[in-house]
Amino acid sequence: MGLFSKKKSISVQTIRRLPQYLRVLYDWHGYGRELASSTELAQETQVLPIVIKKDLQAIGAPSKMRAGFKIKGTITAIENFLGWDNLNKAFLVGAGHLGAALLGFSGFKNHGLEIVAAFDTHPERVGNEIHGVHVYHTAQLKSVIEEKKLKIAVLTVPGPAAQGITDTLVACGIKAIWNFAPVKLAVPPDVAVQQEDIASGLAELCAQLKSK
Amino acid sequence: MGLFSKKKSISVQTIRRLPQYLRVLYDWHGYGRELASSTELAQETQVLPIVIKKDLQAIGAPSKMRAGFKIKGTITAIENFLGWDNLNKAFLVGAGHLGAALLGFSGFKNHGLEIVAAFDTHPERVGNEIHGVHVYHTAQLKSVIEEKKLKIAVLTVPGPAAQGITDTLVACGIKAIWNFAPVKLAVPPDVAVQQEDIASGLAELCAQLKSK
DNA sequence: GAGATGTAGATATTTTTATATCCATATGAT
DNA sequence: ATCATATGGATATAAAAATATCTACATCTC
Repeated sequence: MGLFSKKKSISVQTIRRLPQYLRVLYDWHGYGRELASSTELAQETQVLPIVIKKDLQAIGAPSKMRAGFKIKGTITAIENFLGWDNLNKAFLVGAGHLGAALLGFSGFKNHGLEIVAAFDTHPERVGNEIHGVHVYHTAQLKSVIEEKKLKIAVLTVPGPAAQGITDTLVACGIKAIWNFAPVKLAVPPDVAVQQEDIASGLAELCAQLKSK
Repeated sequence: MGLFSKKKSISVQTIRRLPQYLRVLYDWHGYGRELASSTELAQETQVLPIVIKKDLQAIGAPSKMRAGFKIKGTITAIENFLGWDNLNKAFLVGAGHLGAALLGFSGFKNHGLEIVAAFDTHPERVGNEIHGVHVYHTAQLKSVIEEKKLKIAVLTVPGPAAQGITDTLVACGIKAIWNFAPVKLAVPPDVAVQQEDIASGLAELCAQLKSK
């Protein structure tokens, strides 16, 4: 019954819906609106009102009875919960097609992520810039990570190379890896890994298609 | 109690794990192995053995008591369940960074998807080829879809354009849309939409990071 | 051949997540 | 002032998913 006993664990599903709410709330905030009800958010996001209500309650978003949630305060609550209120310095390993596409995606700055370096082994990529980000040789990982104080790794290397790179990253003290390689990474328990598998989404679509 | 009454609905989570099993099974099949136990698959995929057992049972994968699941038969069962045993003709709308990256991803052919056309509105893209795929003007959507008998749409346009394109696709009779734009699409109930939101994954990673 | 072992199969339980229901209340209309 | 109403808040229920437990059995070892 200590000071931290009330820290409720928030469901993964809730976490995954938060960015969706955030986008709509940014939009409305831009128009000067101050309040939004779960019903209105539901129309925009196609999430059930009650789910939205519970999600926002879970992260302690401020609300006004009968009037809805305070847009500004809810934005702050979500950003704060996700740590998107200040930028984390990130880097990308594997500057192929997908890596280059991610480097060109400007939206990350709204999501707490700033990719400030890229790494690759191909001679024709090393030394160049992609969308304004310098590409170092992978051999320089350790020195650049330390020098630039990088915190988050985005992994877009081919599957067979992923675990090897990961071992290096762990050795460099990296605690967060966003993995786009179709391989489950083995890491120590204090390292966070987020696995993105494009095939999972395609499988869902195909399963839907077969059942309709 | 008709002929189709036994059709159990298979969980979304199960569907999302199937491609993961498939990759490992392909690999092992390539080495000539014939049987794999759920325990062995678990080591490779970091999914609990009992989950694997239930997933494979759900899609009717063949097994041998005491020896495990038949690799070849399980591959067939998964491919068949997902409809990945024959290619669906797909097309991509929005040939920007992400679109180009997806066009360059050769793995889709193993996943029942063959992207045979791309569409865009930018003059410098229209008429060119990207990774061997011709880029048509979006105005030609209807005619090319009909001519080439395209079935599945991959949507990689900017958010504000997504719903408009979607309405066109629906009017063209498209029944499956894989949407990478950060917008929930409104479609008739007989159209399957799979939403990919890169921000959801990032949110998960950031939430993990904060709790460690 | 006898027994130990690791497996799929079946069932039961627990946990998580989604959904429904009711209540108190602030707001707006009359 | 009064009343109807839409809302967040709280609680209860249902559904989905994960996890545990037990059984039967084919294979291997001795």
